[in-house]
Order: sequence, then structure tokens, then C-alpha cells
Amino acid sequence: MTERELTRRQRQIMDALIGLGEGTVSEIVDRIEDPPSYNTVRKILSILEDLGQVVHSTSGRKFIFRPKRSAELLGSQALRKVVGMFFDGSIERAVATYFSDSKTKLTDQQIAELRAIIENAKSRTKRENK
Amino acid sequence: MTERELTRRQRQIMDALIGLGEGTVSEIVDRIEDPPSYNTVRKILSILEDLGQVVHSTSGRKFIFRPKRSAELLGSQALRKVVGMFFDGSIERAVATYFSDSKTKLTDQQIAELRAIIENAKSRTKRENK
DNA sequence: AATGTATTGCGAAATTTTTCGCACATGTGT
DNA sequence: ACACATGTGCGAAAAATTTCGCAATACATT
Repeated sequence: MTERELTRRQRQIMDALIGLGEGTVSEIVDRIEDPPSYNTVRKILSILEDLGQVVHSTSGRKFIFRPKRSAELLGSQALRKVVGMFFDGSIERAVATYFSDSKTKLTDQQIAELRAIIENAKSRTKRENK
Repeated sequence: MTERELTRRQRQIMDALIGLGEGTVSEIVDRIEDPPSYNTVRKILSILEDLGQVVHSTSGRKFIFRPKRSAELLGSQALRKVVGMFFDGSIERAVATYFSDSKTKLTDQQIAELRAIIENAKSRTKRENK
């Protein structure tokens, strides 16, 4: 039940659509840096629809597209993937590193506090679920 | 200075290499679920090398590949992208949502504490840079 | 040294993806 | 009603990517 990754253009158009929340072909075209023609975007949207990533509804004769899965779910999945791949599954390390580019770093103490907050949330939920 | 995204296979192989840190063709093949032939992986590694994503050194007659950019930098970039795209640039919201799948949620208070930690880090750094 | 195994170099076939053109429909303004 | 702008439907050309085969080379094992 592994899910196939999207191709380059598919990903790009999906991302544009996610950014919009929902939108028409033209709106998506406008949101892409390096856009192919209207028809091409349309085609790829229909492919994404076949793949079950996108749905559309009609408004007048226009199609309005939106991601099939909620932005929240997609975000959670994306974040999980990044944290797993680069930060050994540690959200604390991810947050700590988040500021490394901008030269804004967390102190060790702040990281410890962060960890405490998260551990607290985890263990409390475990108890609740027992 | 826009950087071109990798294709599907390229991404997959790059990810495997990132996971390994460094490795030979065979090691990369072994790390892929659905691996194409040895030669194919080799070919794509050479493409990634042309793209400047990967470098190799020789050990005996083997090639040992590794990502050109550090895992830390790649992770920071990936995280930034996800946070920007899905969480409106808010790392706090990202952390809060991180637990939504596993039904382990942070409380409002914990989110507030988290925000305080981060704001503190930000403003302190700003002062230092003045 | 002879044989078998693993590795690289090169190049091209096969497949997938991207791209768009053309036909047709629908709404819009004159 | 007519011309025009803007949509969709369908299909196929073009481009990019993926895949691998074959030859050559080095290494290890007997």
C-alpha cells in the first residue's frame, strides 16, 4: 500500500494548488514561476485527479480544483517525513535546527524545555488512552 | 538562482543516499524498496553528480557517493519549505500539528510555552546582532 | 595463471511525462 | 444574431527520464 510519489511537474502543480487551497486552471498557472500552457496544466490536473490527489467541482462552466486530502493532513505527513529523514525522528532537534540558517539559535536550555513540553504531551496522552 | 527540483527516481536515490550518509551503488540499491538494476542506479547517480547534488570519491576501484551538501543544510531547507508551505511559516503551529496523526496533541498552554521559548530565542539574537 | 565476480564506461532502447494543437461548447458584449 | 473570448475533451507529438545491455577492467579465489 505504498503510495507513489508525484513527478516533478505534478508536484509543482499540486504545491500551487495546496498554496491556493482551491483554484481554477488560470489561477494555478499564475502561481507557477515557469508555467507551461493552460492546456498542459489542465492535463496534469486531470492526471492528478486520476491519481486521487485532486478533485474538482464545477462553478458555471469552470472547474474548481482542490486537493483531495486536507492541507492539515498533507502538512502533517510532509513534516513527519522531513523529521524522520533528517532529524532522526526528533521534533526537538528539528526545531533547534530550524533557526540555524537565520543565525537564530535556541539555547540548550530552551531545547530542554521544549523537550519537556513534548514529553509531557506524549505521556499524558498515553495515560489517557489506556 | 532558482534550483530545479529532482525527478522522481532522482529524488528517491538522493533520499537513500542521504539516509546512508555515504555509500556505494550496491548499498544504495539495498536501501530502495523497489530498486531498478545496479546499472540504472549508477546512471542516476552520475546524473545527480552532473546536477551538482552528489560527489564521489574512490576507494580501491569502488565509487563512494555522498550528498554534496551537508545533511544539516538539506534538513534545514526541507523543514523550512514544509513549514512555509503548510504552516504559514509558523514553527509553533508545525509542532502543534505534528502530533495530530498519532492522536497526541499539545495543549494550548504547551503551545504558548513553546512560542515563548522561540520568541525569546529570536529577540535575544536580534539584540546580539545589533 | 585461470576463472569467476564485481565494478565502471558508454550508449541507446523503452517508458514515462510533459507539452500542446484542434475541435467543440458556452457565455459575453455589440 | 454574430463575433469573440474563455472553457473543456481528446489525442498525439515532443521531450525527458529511466532502464539496461555489452564491453572493458580490476580484484579475489583457487
